[in-house]
Amino acid sequence: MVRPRSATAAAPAARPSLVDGAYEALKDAIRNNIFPPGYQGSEQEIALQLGMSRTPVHEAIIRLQEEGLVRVLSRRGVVVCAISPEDMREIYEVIVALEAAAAELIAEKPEAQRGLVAAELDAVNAAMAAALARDDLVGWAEADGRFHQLLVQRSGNARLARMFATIMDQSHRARMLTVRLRPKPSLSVEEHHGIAEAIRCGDAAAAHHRAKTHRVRARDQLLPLLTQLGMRHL
Amino acid sequence: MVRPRSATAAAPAARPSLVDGAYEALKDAIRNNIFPPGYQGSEQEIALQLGMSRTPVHEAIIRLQEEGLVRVLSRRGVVVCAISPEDMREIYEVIVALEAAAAELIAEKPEAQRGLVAAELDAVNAAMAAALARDDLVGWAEADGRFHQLLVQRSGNARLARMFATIMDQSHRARMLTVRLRPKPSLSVEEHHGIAEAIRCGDAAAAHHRAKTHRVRARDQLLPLLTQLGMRHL
DNA sequence: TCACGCATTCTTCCATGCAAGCTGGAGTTT
DNA sequence: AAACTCCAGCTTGCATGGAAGAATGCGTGA
Repeated sequence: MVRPRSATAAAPAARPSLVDGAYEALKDAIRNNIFPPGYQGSEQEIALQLGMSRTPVHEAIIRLQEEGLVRVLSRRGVVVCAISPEDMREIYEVIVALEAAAAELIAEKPEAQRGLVAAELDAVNAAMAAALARDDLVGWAEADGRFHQLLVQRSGNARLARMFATIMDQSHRARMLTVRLRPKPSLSVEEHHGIAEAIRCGDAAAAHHRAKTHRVRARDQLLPLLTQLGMRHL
Repeated sequence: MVRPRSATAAAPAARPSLVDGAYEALKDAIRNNIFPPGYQGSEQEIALQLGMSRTPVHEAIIRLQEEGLVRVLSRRGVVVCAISPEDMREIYEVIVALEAAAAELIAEKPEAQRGLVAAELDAVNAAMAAALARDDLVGWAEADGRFHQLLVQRSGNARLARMFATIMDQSHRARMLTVRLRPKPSLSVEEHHGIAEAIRCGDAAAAHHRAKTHRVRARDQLLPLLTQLGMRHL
């Protein structure tokens, strides 16, 4: 039955389903290390824990597998993916590419829009600086995350933003693990400001370059920590 | 039950399942316009056509929805996503970002690896030039696709390659539609060679720039064609 | 003591049944 | 004639049962 429809129209506020609930709950459990990497469980067991039948759990796990968070071994259970330093290298390469592109895209927008976004970024950056000033590392990490999320969300590219969110989900555990270990990220405030400033000026090349070098520096701080922390543990 | 396992180990050659079959069949049908954009059907109907029950079809559709090829409207059927020029802009922005990053990554590898990849790229490029010389547009498109696929696959980043494949799946129909309409892509051979050359020399910045401008040029040829062809039809 | 074979058990995979929701049209009213 | 209500049919959401495969542990043999 062919009946054309507007397929690009916005979703009509999908009602919550058990699948969505299971998906969110599982993702949260993985992000917060309630299901640590390497954890292996059965759908039945998870379904029981969530108070639903196996079906919605199974479908949620398909989505999580598609995003690279878990892997289902045929007839042997589902296992939470571990992240090796090698994985982390891949993840950072993708982050660098997407975020630099996002910064560039924003810098190419008309001045009015650029200025608005730059102001938003500066505001988040100020909150980050404040958290850093009072040695609130968790607050810093939260504001830092908001800054980078804002950067890709204001790029005007929903696909790019979605891909970014997916890859950030994959790396969330590693970031949380190392946030207390690495040296105080005092340079980040400055670098963020540089990105916002390049955007304000409409200098796309500079925005790209600064976003890139900022992430590369962060990666170069984080990767050695992970390697010396034990190869494949997170 | 917590029983740690090697979660990063390679997949043990998963046996084909009905879900995989349905997934591939549906993706193929969408790519080849057997299910045109806007097509709306029921899972039951598709299941009957594929000779299986609704369950594997339902799960395959979840995967396709995750990749942005279809959208399931709750209790109203599943509809094949149309691609607007606006979508195409987003898609090309992502392609540019990923492919430029891939070229850059390859150019940063040791000389031996770089040379090998450059040779592979040149070989595909030669095939492309040959197809162009005999006015074989379909052959050209096929070789062109291989070139770009090779570029991201040799980046050494599986996540990047997977994201690229996903976004290329989304844009496949539009490319096939316009391949006969746009002017003869004679510049592409030259530009591909430039990319391979920059990789051979290990000039990461040049590789990035050339890969980027190549795709931007292609986009600037394609987008106007799509807009004048009718807004939301593909 | 060690190795091998077998059966039990646990797991996903897939089919199917039931329920709830959306759509479209018939029938009625104004 | 227009609009409104209600019902029938079709759709997915979810639960559950049966089947097949994989791993584990036990028993048996040397």
